[in-house]
Parts: sequence; structure tokens; C-alpha cells
Amino acid sequence: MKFDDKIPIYYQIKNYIYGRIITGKLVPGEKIPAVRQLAVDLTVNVNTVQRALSELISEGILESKRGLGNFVTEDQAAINQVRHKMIMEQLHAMYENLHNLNVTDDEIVQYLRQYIKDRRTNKDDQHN
Amino acid sequence: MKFDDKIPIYYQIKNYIYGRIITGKLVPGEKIPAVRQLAVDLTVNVNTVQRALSELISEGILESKRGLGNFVTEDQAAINQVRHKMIMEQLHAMYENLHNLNVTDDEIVQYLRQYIKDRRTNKDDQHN
DNA sequence: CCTAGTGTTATATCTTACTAATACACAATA
DNA sequence: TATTGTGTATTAGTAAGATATAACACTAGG
Repeated sequence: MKFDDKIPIYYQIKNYIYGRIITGKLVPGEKIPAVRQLAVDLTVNVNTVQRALSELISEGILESKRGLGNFVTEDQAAINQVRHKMIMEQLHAMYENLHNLNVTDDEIVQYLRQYIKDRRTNKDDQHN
Repeated sequence: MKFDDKIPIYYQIKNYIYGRIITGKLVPGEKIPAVRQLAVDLTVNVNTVQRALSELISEGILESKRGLGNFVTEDQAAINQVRHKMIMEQLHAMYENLHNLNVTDDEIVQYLRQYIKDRRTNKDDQHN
């Protein structure tokens, strides 16, 4: 996995797991991969994985069962809340940063549409 | 100034100055505040400011004149490029992150419109 | 020439993030 | 009950970011 060197790895792992749960690649009640396996998959240290998982456990997104593994919460409402929270965080960060560059609301929407359009074109070019 | 503790301060200062230049609060050829003054204003260490400025100088956005100060480049084209680059970076980061949450292109646009709408409403409520 | 204001560099110290290695605690099962 | 697979904790070491402090280099103006 590629990490942004400007953001702590444990934090990026946390968001990665959020994503896996939100998109249903990990379903409620499912056991997630073992910490040592995750460490290998993500090519990071066990302790770094553990730090990410600890926070997810504190937040109630994961449930730890010693000797058995870590499991996705059965609380679908909590998952939905996380999804909404993450979407809002993304929009907020982008909005604030663009406003600081004097980009207006309308321009933000326009730029986004153009970005998506361009992205689709480039995707076709690259046969992805 | 409030900093995000997940991102290096020097990097946030760099982006802050980009913003000041892009929005015209600092105009081409203008002298920016002294490093020691910036350190006070931003409540960080001189070396941290210097690190941010060094990168901006390397990139040709600022010009250093020892004994005189640091000055905004007269190269308006370079400034325009930075503005465009920053806008694209913001859109790209947000887009990638939302796609990883299974949010479709159309949904991204819809969520953004809703966010802007809600933001305006809340702004009125708070009399800002 | 001296001083004040500026950019630049250097040293030491502290904290956080990450890694490596090891050990401990618990559960399932052969 | 011994082994294997799991989560958890500890200790030590490295590196990056940030700080405090100080010194050095250059410019302008009295």
C-alpha cells in the first residue's frame, strides 16, 4: 500500500479500514485479517497496525476478542454514521482550502464537474 | 494560527503563504513579513518558518534578498500555475477519498451541492 | 563605522511515529 | 496438555519535526 508521507501511517491505515467496512468489503460481524497478516499485507510493523486498530476499537467500530481476532461491529448505525462523517470531512476540508484560494461556491462545483469530466476522458485514453 | 497536528507545520505554512499570494493578499514583488515576525505571528519557531520559505524559494515563488527580506516573485504565470495545481490537488484528494467510500461521481456532486446549501443556511443562522 | 533589521546556519534537546524483537495472555483443537 | 493462531504489551533504537538559543552574513541609514 502507498502511504502519504505527510500523514501518519497508523492514521491512513485507520481510514483504509473505515473504507473497507463502509464499502462492505468487510461486513458487520466479520473477522478482519489477523494483525500480523495485516502488517505483512500493508508492509508495516505490527505495532503500527495495532495502533490503528486500538483507535477503531475505542470508537466501537471494531470489537476485539483476545485469542480469536478483531471483528467488525454489528452496529450498522455506527457504520452509517462513520460513512457520513467521513464524507462530510472530505467535503469540508476541500471546501475550506479552496475558499482560502478565493474560489467561489459556484466555481468549486464547476471545477469539480470539469475534473470528473477530464478524469473520465483520461481513463478511456489509458484503457483503465 | 491553528494547525492540523496530522500534517507537518512547515508544510501547512507553505500552503498558507501560497494562499496569501494566490489571493492577492501578497502581490508580486511585495516584501513578505520578516521571518522572525512570521514566527511570532504563527507562534512557531524561526527555523520552522525558514524551512517553509526555503522550499518556496526553491520553487521560485519567493525570492530571497539577504539583508533585505523575502519577496513574492514577479512571475505571474508561476503564481497562476500554483493556483491551478493547488485546486487540482484538493479536488483529486477529495475525489479519491470519496471514491474509496463507494461514492459515485454524481453523488459527489450532489453531496457537494447539499454541503454548500447547508453551509449557507448555517452561516445565516449564526449571523456570520 | 556602528547599529538595527533582515536572511541564514548550527547545535542541542524534546516529542512523535515507526520499527524490531520479544514476551505474555487467551482460545480452539489435535 | 501441547501446539497453533490470535490479540496485547514492553523495551530499545532510529528518524523526522519542532523548539530554544545562539551565532553568522548582508543591507541600509544615521
